[in-house]
Amino acid sequence: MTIKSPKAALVPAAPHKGKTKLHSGIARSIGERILAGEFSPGSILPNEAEWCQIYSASRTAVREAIKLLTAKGFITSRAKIGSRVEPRARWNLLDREVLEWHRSASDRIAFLATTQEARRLIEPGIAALAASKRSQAHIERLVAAVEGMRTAKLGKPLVMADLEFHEALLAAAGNELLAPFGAVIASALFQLFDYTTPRNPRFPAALKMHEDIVRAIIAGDPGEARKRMQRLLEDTDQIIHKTSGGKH
Amino acid sequence: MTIKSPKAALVPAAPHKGKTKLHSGIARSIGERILAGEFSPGSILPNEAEWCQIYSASRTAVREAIKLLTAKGFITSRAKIGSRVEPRARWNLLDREVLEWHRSASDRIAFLATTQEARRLIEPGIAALAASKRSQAHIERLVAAVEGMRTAKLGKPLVMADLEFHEALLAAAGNELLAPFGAVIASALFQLFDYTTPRNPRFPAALKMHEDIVRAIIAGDPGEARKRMQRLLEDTDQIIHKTSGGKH
DNA sequence: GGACTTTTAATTGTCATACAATTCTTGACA
DNA sequence: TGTCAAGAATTGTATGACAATTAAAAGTCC
Repeated sequence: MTIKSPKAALVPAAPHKGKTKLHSGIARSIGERILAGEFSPGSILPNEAEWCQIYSASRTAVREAIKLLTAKGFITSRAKIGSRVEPRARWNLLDREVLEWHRSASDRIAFLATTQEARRLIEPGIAALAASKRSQAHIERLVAAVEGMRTAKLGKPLVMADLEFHEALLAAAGNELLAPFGAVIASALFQLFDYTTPRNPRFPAALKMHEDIVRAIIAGDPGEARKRMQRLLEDTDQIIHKTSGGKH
Repeated sequence: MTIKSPKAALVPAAPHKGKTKLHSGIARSIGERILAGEFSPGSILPNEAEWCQIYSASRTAVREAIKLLTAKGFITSRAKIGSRVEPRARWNLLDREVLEWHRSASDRIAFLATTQEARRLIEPGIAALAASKRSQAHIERLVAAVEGMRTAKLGKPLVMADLEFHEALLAAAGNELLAPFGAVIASALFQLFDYTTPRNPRFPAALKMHEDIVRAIIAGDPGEARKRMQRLLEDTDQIIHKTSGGKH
């Protein structure tokens, strides 16, 4: 049974700003449409020739877009069949680009809640791992990151410093399979930025919590590091809940 | 400073079994060489024309391979520059294909240790989440999965049933950002298979531990579910340590 | 001589066309 | 009815050409 997608909207999604390569723009458009549910897992996408018409592009560009989506686990292609959407469990949702598409194609509040839930699940363990390994170079990077947060201007510089802290922590955990979560953390911090600007009255408290985590890691106390990270994340979530409803 | 890779080995890596598409074979070969450290982050890869010679393939196939690697976060391409290897933190190591390459290109014992560490970090939290959400459909899938394990023949069928259990658990956690970890679990179970075959005397105990997890989830007890999962993973790791040295 | 601008050249990005390989569908045939 | 062969639709690969990008080199002016 070939579930042919009905009337595969002959109109490309709204073009995006910036000068991206043609094929990645096409990939993004198709990816967002899949994420939005326009094409369900198991269904067959339009074939290459149709995509060429839809996006007024050459087969080369369309094929590269499809290859990109294939590499991210969204679809598989077979001769004579076409491209079929893979089950959601196969999608590489931790991919940076995919997270970006996802954020564009989802309800912002719900998506932020999902990312924060993932962080609560993983980052305390990350902190504990970092405390148990405690390599010198990584600790120095963490200390520098906290110092960077202290001296950063409010606004985007602070967000970047915060991100550097969490990425340093991820590196300190010393398990490269966890690295892809950096993209989730980055996504979460950028989203949280919308809630904490233009001013962040909680800043001194937040800074201290970051310091506490580093202290626990230096002390080599995994349990304490885990607990401190849990506290930080809970505090962050409170900001969301208080500000919620104030979506811009 | 353009770090041109020296004498980029004009010989393709050993071809792999099975009839894969040409471009994905090339992607795999280049990907493994990057994972193996032959091309370091920051360095410039050979250009498309050179790859064409190296693999005796057309530019079309080579470009699709490069697009694939780009989509997985390994490289970026810019005109006049070429393709540069991205920092390791950008690599999508949770991707199914990449895990496969990784396993081929790494020390097996070390790689298994890394995957198990990641599992210990994440799966207890997964179990806890599943217990806190506890949706009917997911519980039924879990129960069926345990039943599948009970009735499966030893060997590969049991591995598949085990995998289904952990995938069901992942689904029950109800956070799609965690889905990519299914690939890590799958990779770990297939590797563990090498240690537990041809017979698994621990099987009855392992089955009970899986049941205990489901029971805790049905009871809606996140703490208990987490603890039971921790126990299961610890037990698994003991198998490794006892059998270690017995790599086939 | 030094800072700025223009030209050049190397590389990837896109297009167009043709053919090969795969595999579903259909029809012939026993 | 079941099996096998021919056909057709779709993706995979090859080839050649040109456009776009941009680092590097060559001029140019002060």
